[in-house]
Amino acid sequence: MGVSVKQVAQLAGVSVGTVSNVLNRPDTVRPETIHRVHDAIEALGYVRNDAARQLRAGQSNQIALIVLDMGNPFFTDVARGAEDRAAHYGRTLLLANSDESATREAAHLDQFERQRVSGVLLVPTADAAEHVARLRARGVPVVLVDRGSGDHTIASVAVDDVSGGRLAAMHVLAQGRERIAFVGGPSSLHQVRDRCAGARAAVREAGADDLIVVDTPGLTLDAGREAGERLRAMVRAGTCDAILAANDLIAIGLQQALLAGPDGVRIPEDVALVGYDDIAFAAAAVVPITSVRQPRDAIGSTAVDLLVAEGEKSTNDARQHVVYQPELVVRASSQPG
Amino acid sequence: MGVSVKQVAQLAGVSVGTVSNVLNRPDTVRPETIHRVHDAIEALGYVRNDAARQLRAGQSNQIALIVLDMGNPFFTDVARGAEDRAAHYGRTLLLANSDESATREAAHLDQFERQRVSGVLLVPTADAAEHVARLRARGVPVVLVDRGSGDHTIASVAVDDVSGGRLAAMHVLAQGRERIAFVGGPSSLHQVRDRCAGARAAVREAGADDLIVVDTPGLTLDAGREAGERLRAMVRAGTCDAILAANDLIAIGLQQALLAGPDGVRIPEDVALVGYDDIAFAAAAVVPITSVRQPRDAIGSTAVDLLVAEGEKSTNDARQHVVYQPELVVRASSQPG
DNA sequence: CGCCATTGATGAAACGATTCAAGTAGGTTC
DNA sequence: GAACCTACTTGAATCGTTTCATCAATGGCG
Repeated sequence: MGVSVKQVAQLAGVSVGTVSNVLNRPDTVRPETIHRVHDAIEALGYVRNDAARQLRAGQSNQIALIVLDMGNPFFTDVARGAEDRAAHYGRTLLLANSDESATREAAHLDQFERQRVSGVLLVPTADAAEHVARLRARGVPVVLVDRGSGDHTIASVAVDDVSGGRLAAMHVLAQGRERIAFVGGPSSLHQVRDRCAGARAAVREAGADDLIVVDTPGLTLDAGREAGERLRAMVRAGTCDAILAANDLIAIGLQQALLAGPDGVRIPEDVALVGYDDIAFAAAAVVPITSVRQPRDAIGSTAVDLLVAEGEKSTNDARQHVVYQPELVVRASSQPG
Repeated sequence: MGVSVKQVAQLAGVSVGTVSNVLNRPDTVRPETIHRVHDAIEALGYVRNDAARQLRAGQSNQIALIVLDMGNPFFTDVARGAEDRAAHYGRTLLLANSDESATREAAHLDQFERQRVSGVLLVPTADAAEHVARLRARGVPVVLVDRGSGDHTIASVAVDDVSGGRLAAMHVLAQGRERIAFVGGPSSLHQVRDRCAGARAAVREAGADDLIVVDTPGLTLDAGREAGERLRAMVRAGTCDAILAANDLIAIGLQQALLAGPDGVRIPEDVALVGYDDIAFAAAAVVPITSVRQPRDAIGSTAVDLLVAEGEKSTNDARQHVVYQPELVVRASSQPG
């Protein structure tokens, strides 16, 4: 069943070494020989065995990316950026989903380590530190994605989430809104904590009411919808006039719950709504959602760049930390009205 | 850098064969020896090299899944179903995205073939036939996903899209709508063709006006929005009172464009809207969208089941073809009003 | 004509895990 | 005590590719 170089060599009337040369350094082989070998490959339907190649080479040319939620378009966009960039370096991207579970994350990391991937791009769960340390101890390059590492020895690419939270808050404050809620969770996620912290700082500085924090079990549509039920009452009661969501999935869920039913509230008249990530669905909502945009493609591609650079460093060299600044995209959901 | 069985064996004072036995058939090894070997593994931080294992084994335990659009939640849900099922068989799922491009699809297939994956689940592009044939000729099991193969020699799992299109059309016909449009494309995709055919058949049988077909360059939000601009005028002119979208991304884009601006139309009063796939965002739209639900998880998990069964068949055995029936989920966007 | 440089091809060694026939030690039975 | 089991362990062979020192052939040059 398996066609190997040996059979190709035999059919072409050359040695296995020559077949390998044809495949990997054709410039050292006589054109006519190349032709003969290619004919044999064609005739036999030979396909190179990556396992053997990789065994000899010591490591693969694959890069792994583990994200928190494949269902979130934000991460699929990051993945797209990373994949394109990886292809540019002649590498393949392996995509995995941790679903915010440290257990699944660890399982994927183990699998990738056995595969001897040339590096791992990780959007870490809250409890990732230990796994990451173990991985690095074994010499696997790691780049943290969507998270500035406090640890200077780990390369990272992130967006300034504190600044993003601040942007969102300042935008609604500028419209005279003073009863601002922040919705998101779990607070163990750095993204959530930082965005919340930024918003809180802005609110404090403006002297508005304290930030109302609504915790959710995850960053999903459902979680947003559920929180929206509670917040609708507050908006009607006049105790809340602006809502900042930790991401767009939450924001979309919120919007649905806020507008729904006979006691629905108006957006932005009764309450302003600001999301985070600027995924395509945010702009497509019927009340298009103002959102804090992150350079999704750039995050992915830069992560790959850092990883490739990482491969050429020794363990003690300084690591690079790229921090992008987010950008506010204003839409109808918060348009001064 | 690389710790191998050899070093583990040395430290534990046993042979490499014994280390392998500890890893793969612990029941044949004395408990005390097992313990010693595990200690050595721990001490050295040994991680098995999958490339070597796989080289020896002849094939990997990985299953590949290639989807048309990673940005479409429908496919990520299918992937999730497949991944869980694969884990159940002790296999790993490799996820790849063809972006509806036959070229990218072929590149992924080549890569997977070099990796000697144990099988491929493929949501095929329009021009996949040739690549698939080549792959199967080399003995790689293939299961077509989201597409009933006319070819009885290829296993497949699909949803009856003709029936789905019919369901959608009959639903709006039952409300007395008679000027029905179908929006989607490119028509080279079977999903689009079949859904359209089903709708057309239902319209014919009911004696309503001929189905208005609006072609789009892809099944995306943007495409839907663009088509919506055109359709809004028709709705206002009274030449269209129901729209069936080829998938939910299109439907969401449509809804946005239909409702937008001063000359926006009302849903469902002026026009009914029906989507396809029933992704989470469809229910979350502010006018929640009626949609044809496909059993996304089941599609993924069944595909894996078929693939595993495939591995035990000879080339000439009959293939299994699973066809699920879709189900209409009625929401406000088409609620009789 | 003999020597050297160049070009092209060779084949054995290596990568790391698994397998399996063969071996050893210890115990049981008659 | 010889013959036979049982329970473990061993070590060489194997998978398919790449690498590299070595070899053969060719042509140029003095």
